[in-house]
Amino acid sequence: MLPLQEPSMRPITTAHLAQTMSLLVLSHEELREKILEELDLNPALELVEEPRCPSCSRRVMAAGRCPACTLKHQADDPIVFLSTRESRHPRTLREDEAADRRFEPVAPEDLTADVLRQLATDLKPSERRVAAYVLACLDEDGFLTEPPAVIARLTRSSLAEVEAVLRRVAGADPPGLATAGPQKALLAQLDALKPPTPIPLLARIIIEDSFKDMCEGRIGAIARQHEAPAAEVREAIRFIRQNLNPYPKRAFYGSGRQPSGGDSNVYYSPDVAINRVRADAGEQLIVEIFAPIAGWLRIDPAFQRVAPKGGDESSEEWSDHLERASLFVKCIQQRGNTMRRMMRILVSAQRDFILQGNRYLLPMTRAEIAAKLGVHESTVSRAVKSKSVALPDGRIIPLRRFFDRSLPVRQCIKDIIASEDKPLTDEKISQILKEEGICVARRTVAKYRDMMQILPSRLRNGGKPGSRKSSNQSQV
DNA sequence: CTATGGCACGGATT
DNA sequence: AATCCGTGCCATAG
Repeated sequence: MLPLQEPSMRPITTAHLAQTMSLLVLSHEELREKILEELDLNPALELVEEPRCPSCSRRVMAAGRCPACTLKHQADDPIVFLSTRESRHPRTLREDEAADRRFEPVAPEDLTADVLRQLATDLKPSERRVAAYVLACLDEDGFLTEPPAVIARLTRSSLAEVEAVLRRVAGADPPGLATAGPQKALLAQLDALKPPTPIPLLARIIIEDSFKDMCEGRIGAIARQHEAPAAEVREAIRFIRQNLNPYPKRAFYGSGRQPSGGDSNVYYSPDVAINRVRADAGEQLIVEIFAPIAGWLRIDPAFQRVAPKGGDESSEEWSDHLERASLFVKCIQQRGNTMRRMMRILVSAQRDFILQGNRYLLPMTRAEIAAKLGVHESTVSRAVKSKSVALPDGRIIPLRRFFDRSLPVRQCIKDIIASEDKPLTDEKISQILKEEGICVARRTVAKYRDMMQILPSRLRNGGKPGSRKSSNQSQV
């Protein structure tokens, strides 16, 4: 398929290895940046239009044949690999069934324009300038990075004016934007809630006076401080968790962990997409690995031809460029190769998970995959990190998820709870799971339940609980 | 007294 | 070596 080894150059150098590693960690979007950068500063590197498919010659391809011919050619292979140019569609992000408006991610570059559009009619031209400035200096969680006084000076407006704008921005959608921190964000969101929503009286008081206690779940302390029954406090906190989001710009979904940043949990365009051909049993899976960039990267033949002519320093510089370019191309090919070999193992091992959902995820470790692949386990670790994959049902999940041992158990718990008549205690759930052959301690059931934002049995009602999604616990 | 959540420890994974 | 995860123990709410 691909010309994997250029016979001309020496096989593998340490620099080669080091660079392959550093490329492997990148998602295809990050790699794209990297390639563009490299193209820019290395004249020996060239990006050419993709060749045409040898069979149908009409459609361009990224590697080998065009997608249609690849499919035809490999009709009997259970797993077909395609390498297409770029993900064609930003899929709807749908980690869980109910896509709650609040949790839809807003693409960062759209956010500013979107908010400005909402506010356009309400703001005077001078205020719009301030608003634009404010939106430009938000951090990744949507919090204000500059104190209002500084903004006032920089935009040459009064403090009062800036504060008025800030209030407007905080009331826009997504609410709580441009506040000073999680606490203020929650308060702003409370103000922004539409009238029909009943707000527990305690909610505001708790956020204002007992924010820290609330974050740490110290219900007792809060109840004592405000002389309120603990049940009411619980209820208020439940309300807060369900309706408010401490990080206005960060879209939560799934089992959010990673309290402080880390790698983001939200993916707009996946690195890999897995699709089914038909819905039969024994169907083919199409695995598409998205290429970071359209076209083929290669060494500019013209550059190569002219290179050896000059005798002195300039020729050294040229050969340096040439070497660097060929290294880069090789590394990219190797990255793709590793990704493809790894995905083949992953997909064939986790076929049921991919087609039938969380419950069928089999336990795997990175070390096992590394052994099958014949690479070091840290290589697999890198390849898995910061990649995402789109499943046939449209969910985009982190590749990490393939190694999540507790996912099937969590799914079982969810199912058990969904089909219960009257609320089951954690202990009981633990027993049911044991009968199904899954051994987990009662304490663990509680932890999983909490992870999935499911209330304890006492606070659950029998029958059909409505859609129940909530923001993550606020951690600080 | 029972159910639950916090804390912390040990073993596995990265 | 650093981190993550499941679990046991204990305090506390109901």
